[in-house]
Amino acid sequence: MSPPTDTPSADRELIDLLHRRGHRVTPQRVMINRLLRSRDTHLTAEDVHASVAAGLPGTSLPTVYATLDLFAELGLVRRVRAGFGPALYDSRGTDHHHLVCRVCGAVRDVDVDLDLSPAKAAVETLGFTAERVDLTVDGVCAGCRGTG
Amino acid sequence: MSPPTDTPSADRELIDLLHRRGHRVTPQRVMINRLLRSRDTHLTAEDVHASVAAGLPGTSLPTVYATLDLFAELGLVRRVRAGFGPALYDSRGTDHHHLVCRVCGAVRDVDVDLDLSPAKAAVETLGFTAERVDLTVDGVCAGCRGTG
DNA sequence: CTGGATGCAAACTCTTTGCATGCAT
DNA sequence: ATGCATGCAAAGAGTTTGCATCCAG
Repeated sequence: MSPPTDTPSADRELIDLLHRRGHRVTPQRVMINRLLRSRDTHLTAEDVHASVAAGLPGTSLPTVYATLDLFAELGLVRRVRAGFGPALYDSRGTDHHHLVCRVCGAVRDVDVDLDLSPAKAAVETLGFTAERVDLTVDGVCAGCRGTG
Repeated sequence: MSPPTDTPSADRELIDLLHRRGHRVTPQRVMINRLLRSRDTHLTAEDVHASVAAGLPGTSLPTVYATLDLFAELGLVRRVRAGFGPALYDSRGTDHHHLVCRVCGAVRDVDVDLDLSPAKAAVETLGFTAERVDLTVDGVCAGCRGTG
């Protein structure tokens, strides 16, 4: 049960990035970064808080939010508002899209390869600078299918 | 300044639909439907409440939410969670996508034609029943471009 | 040392719920 | 008459803010 990510290198990358951007390196930031790198699921701020507070007692929820905001700004995570409920934080690897069950709220990744450049192009025509394209498919998952 | 929509026919369609689905026809529902049909922008529940309460005093915000939920279920509106802030209700005409400025939060429509069937297909492979595909482009609008 | 980062509590926004009343059917 | 829909108030979930303290640089 060793962590699936190379912790030291994840730490190093974070530390360099923080220094480069003039931010401080704090235990909370390091721990949150490790957690994000070690899971490939989407996490809520609550999830992050619960996991991090276990190893770093006294870590507060507001700090988790602040850190996740910072990480989003640094491009380390994507904040995804899928369906109802809390926002999800996605430690972004490759670009992928999301699948949301409107019954149980479950969120899954979709790895289909779509050409979204027409959308970006159309958007730039409007004087808009496109930074990110999110595709969300809403529907009903297999498990909730029979439930009604 | 006559309303851009044919009010009587919008009323009729709503009334038929409500009856067909076993729902009651109430003044609130009729008014909210008219409002949605007469505007082509995205409205928040607050917006709807303010406009409807003007013509139908005493209409409450919870009723607006309940009505918008019902309309969403009936396919009359799409609820769009774009960026931060309150949900937007989109009186759906043709399928289109959304553009969100992360600075000012403005939401615009994008009418680009994309082939999203690969996404739907991929999703069905996972046992998921796709009901709707939302594409959101995040970025910075022309107005906020210089601001920083 | 100095100011950015944190913890705690409290505020805030948006949305939903409970319950008595009212009106569409 | 029957019970779905409503209004009001109050609760609830998720997130943000204010301020004193703390620690990374």
